[in-house]
Amino acid sequence: MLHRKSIDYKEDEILLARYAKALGHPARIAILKFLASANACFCGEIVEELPIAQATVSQHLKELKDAGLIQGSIESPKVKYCIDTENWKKAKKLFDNFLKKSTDINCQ
Amino acid sequence: MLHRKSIDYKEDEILLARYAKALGHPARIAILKFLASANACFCGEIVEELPIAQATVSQHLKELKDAGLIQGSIESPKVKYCIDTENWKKAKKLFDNFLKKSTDINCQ
DNA sequence: AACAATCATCGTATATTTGCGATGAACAAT
DNA sequence: ATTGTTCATCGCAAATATACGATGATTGTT
Repeated sequence: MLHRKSIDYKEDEILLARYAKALGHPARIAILKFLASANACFCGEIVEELPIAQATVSQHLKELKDAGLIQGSIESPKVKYCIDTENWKKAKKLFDNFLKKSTDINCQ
Repeated sequence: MLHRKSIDYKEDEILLARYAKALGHPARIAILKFLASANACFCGEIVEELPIAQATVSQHLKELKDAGLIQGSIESPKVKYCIDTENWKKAKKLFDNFLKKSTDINCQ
């Protein structure tokens, strides 16, 4: 798809959008909540917790991992997942900084 | 489905995911940044600012409006947009509350 | 009335996301 | 070696998102 303008998005905008996109599904919010409350947990527990199939949970976990929000480590035959605290803090900073840009001016 | 699951997503998870999804594209982040910095601005100015066509900008604006993050008011023949401060604060609260759930425990 | 300006919407094409069952890979225990 | 467990990946279908040009709607100006 060709763009007719040469202006580009900034790095921070792209990174923030990537984090936001990863948070843009209730299942992934639920997964992260569960991980945060339990510190760490196995994939199977998440599957139990959510109203979706194992394959779908695995897919959501992959997206969260690709976005950098979680980590996984193998404890055969299980896989333990937890929040990637470093990137989580980075995301928190980006969101905080972005969301504080509120104004009290409404245009209506 | 083999295992019956009756659990459903919670309202807050759905709402947070909706806000996050709206933020999940660099163009929409850029639009919101622009709106916040200018307090309010016309659609045309946003089109000038972004590397995408007018129809696409309009579409992104619609999504932001559907998510409740912005408002638009007609000043013919222009349309003035601004941030919906009330929902913005609601979103900020949801994100703050969610993102503070970080733990310092890594699983690797 | 005719025109110009501004923006939304329609129609369309392509890409991505979401979801599932089926299958594969890795490994522990028999 | 075979079996069972756990999870990732494949293959597929349907839905949604992204982007654009073209067109329509609205309104101010001539």
